[in-house]
Amino acid sequence: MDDARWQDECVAESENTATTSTSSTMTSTEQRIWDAAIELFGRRGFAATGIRDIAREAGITVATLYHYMTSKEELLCRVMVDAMNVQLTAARPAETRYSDPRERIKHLVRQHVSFHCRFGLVARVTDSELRSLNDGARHQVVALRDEYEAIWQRTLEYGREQGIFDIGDLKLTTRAVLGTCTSVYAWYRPDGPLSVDQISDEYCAIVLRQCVVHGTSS
Amino acid sequence: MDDARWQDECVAESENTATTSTSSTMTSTEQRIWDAAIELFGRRGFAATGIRDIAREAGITVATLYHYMTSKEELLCRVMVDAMNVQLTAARPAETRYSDPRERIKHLVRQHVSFHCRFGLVARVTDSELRSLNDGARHQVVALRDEYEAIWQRTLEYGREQGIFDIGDLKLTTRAVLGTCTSVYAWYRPDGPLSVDQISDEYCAIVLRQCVVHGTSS
DNA sequence: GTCTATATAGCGATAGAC
DNA sequence: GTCTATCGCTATATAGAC
Repeated sequence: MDDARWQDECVAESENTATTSTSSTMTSTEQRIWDAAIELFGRRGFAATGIRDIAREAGITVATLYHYMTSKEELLCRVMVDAMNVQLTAARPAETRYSDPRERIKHLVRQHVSFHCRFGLVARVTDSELRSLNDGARHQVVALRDEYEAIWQRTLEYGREQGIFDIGDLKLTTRAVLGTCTSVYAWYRPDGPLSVDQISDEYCAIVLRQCVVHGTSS
Repeated sequence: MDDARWQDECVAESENTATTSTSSTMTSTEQRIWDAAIELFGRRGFAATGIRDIAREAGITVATLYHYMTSKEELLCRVMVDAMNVQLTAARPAETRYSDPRERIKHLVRQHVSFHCRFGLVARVTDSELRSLNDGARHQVVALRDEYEAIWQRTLEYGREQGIFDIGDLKLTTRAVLGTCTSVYAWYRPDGPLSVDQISDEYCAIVLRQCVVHGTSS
C-alpha cells in the first residue's frame, strides 16, 4: 500500500498547522477504504474500478462499503478534494515564507515534484479523473485547482515585476512550468536510480532556467 | 468531429513520404468508426466508453461495428499504434534535416506541440490509456513510444556533445522536456487567444531555455 | 455488409437479517 | 457495523436472417 496515510505525511513535511478534514479522524476501516480507492482509481482508473474491487481490496463486503459512502463517485470526489487541499496547504507557505521569487518557485516545485513522486497514484487521480465527476463535484475540484494554479501564476508574475524572471505569455508559462513538474509521476519509480530529493533538485534547476533572466540563476 | 482525418493532415504537414497503414485505405464507415472511437475514448476514457456509444456515434449498429473489429480493445490498440506512428513519422526528419541541435529540438517541439494541440483527443488516448491494453498490445505501443523518446534523447545528447546544450541528468531532462510539451493538450482550446503556431513558438523558446547554455540561445 | 435479437456476465446500489 | 442475497440494469460480444 504505497499511498498509506499520505495526507499526514505530506502535510507534516510542509507545514504542521493544517490537516485535511478526512485524514485525522479516520478509523481503521475508513483508512483501508481510502487506501483501496486510491490504489485502484490510480492504477486502473475510476471507470475501470468496480465497487467489488474496492471492497475486496479493503477487506470488507460491498454492503459495508456503502455504509461509509453514498456512491462510488462521492468517494472519488472526496479523494480529489482532499488531495487538492493537501497540495494547497503545502504550496501556500511559498508566498508567506520567502520574498525572493526564486525561493518561492523553488518551494513550489519542490513540494509539487515531491508530492507527485511519493503519492503518484493520488496525483494521477486528481490530474486525470476530473471528467468522471458530475458538474457540481467537478466545479468544486476545479475551484481548488484554479486556486493552486493561481499561486504559481502570482509567483511568476511577482518574479517578473522584480526583474528576476523573464517569461513570455504568463498563463502559458504557468501551465508549461506546472506541466513540466506534473509529468514526473508518469515515470518516477521508488526503486529508480534517483532519490526524490535529487529529482526535486533537478526540476528546480530546470524550472529556474525556464524563468530566470540569463546570468542571475540561483 | 475535431479529429477527422487527423492522420493525413499531420503526416502531410511534416513529411509526405509515409502514411499510416489505416489512414489511406479507409472506407466511409471505417472512418466514422475511427472518429467515433477517438472522440469517445479521448473525452470519456476507454473504460467509460461503451460499444453502444461508439456504434451510435458512428451511426451504425453494434453488430455492424463488430464486422469491422474483433474487440473494443483491439480498436483502442489500432488507434494508439496509428497515432504513435504518425508522431514518429513527424519527428524523424529532425535528425536527417538539421545539423544544428537547436534546430533539431525546435523541430521536435513544434511537431509535438502542434500534434497535441490539434489532435488533443488522440494525444490524450495515447498518453493515458496504456493501462487499458493487454500485455501484448501494450508492449507494442510502448516500443513505439520508446523509439519516439529515443529521438528526443539523442537530440539532447547530440546538443551536449556539440557544447550547445547544458543539461543535467539526460534521461530526466528528456522526460521533463517531453512532459512540458505534452501538457499542452490539457489546456489548449481552439477558440483560445493564441494560435497553434504562437503556442509552438512559445514552447520552442521555453525548451531552448531549458537546454541551451547561457548566451547562445537561438 | 447491415440488421434484429439475444446470450452471458458484470455493474452500481439496496433490502433486511443479525 | 457487517453480513448474505438480490434487484434492475448495462456491459461486451455473438447468432443468424436478409
